[in-house]
Amino acid sequence: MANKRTRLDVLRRLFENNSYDNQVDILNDLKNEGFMVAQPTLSRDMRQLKVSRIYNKDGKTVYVLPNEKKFNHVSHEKRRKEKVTQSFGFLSLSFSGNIAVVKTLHGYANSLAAEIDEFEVPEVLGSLAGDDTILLVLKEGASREAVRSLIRNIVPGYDEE
Amino acid sequence: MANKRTRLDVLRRLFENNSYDNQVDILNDLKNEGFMVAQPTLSRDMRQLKVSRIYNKDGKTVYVLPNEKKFNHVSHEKRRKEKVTQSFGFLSLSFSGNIAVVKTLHGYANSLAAEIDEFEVPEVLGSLAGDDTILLVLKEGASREAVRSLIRNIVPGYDEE
DNA sequence: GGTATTTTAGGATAAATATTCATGATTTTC
DNA sequence: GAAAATCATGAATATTTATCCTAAAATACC
Repeated sequence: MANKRTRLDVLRRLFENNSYDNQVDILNDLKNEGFMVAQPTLSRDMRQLKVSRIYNKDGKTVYVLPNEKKFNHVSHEKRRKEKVTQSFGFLSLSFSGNIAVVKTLHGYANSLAAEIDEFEVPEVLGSLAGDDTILLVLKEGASREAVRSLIRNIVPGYDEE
Repeated sequence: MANKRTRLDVLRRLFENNSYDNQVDILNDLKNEGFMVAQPTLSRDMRQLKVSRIYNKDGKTVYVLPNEKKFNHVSHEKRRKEKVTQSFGFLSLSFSGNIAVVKTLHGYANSLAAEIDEFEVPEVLGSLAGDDTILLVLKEGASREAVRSLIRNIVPGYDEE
């Protein structure tokens, strides 16, 4: 099966470019994109993507993606911001390929990067810090969990959802 | 039967003060308010009130009234458009793997990067700016078109043959 | 390596919601 | 004031969506 990650990305694109009013239509378009999944899977995907169902001015049902900026993203980072004030300004950790991206409060990236470097974990080949962002280049094959664990060691409470 | 107008008003109040995840619960509360209606009526009322069904951060279903400044992203976009009149020294955009490289005029990288960050598009995990270069780490599976589109929003005329 | 745990997924089905159809109420228009 | 048009509604039902249960695949863990 083509993986779930890309399926969610395709779904996002579909929602951005189309107005659906039921899941079956979405399933068909998914199929055209090469994803043959059953309705329960789509239902779960939509919950995960937090697709909301609204009525437009004509009273027609429409599925729409949440506005990331207003919903989860911001509020999530805000929540963390309140919670973690003394922890080097850490905001979030994410991955792409062999790069880890750490977001921090404005101005905190360098000090947190220094902190990270001090651990000298073998999984992290090197780091590069800007103002509110740190890039960590990971060793090939390094587990992401190792990086999460590293952050956990530095940022109390990280990952304790 | 107490009339429909007041029932809709009561419904509005109920939605403002409670988190429902199905219509039957709402029907019960309506009954407590003195409105004995059947489910089809409620379904129609909700369409008329344009109650939308969203998933909150925990993935729970919630019905919410529109108009609670959650969906008016239009004005926000407008504000942005007005603000962005110059081109932030943008020169070029290219890609390598999951990294996008933006070249700018000397000294412009940071301000353009800040502008990019403000959009908080989910496809861009983070950015790192030097003097005339910005690295964008893209989410795995993110489409390059999404990044081009982002740049298009910031740099007037970019990519418009 | 091998084993445990977690994640992903579909079929069957349950649950939730929307619509159809018929009927009575309300308003409009003459 | 009566006929006509519109609106409001519920019972039955159709449609749509979510969940339960199971299994396979992926991943983490020794």
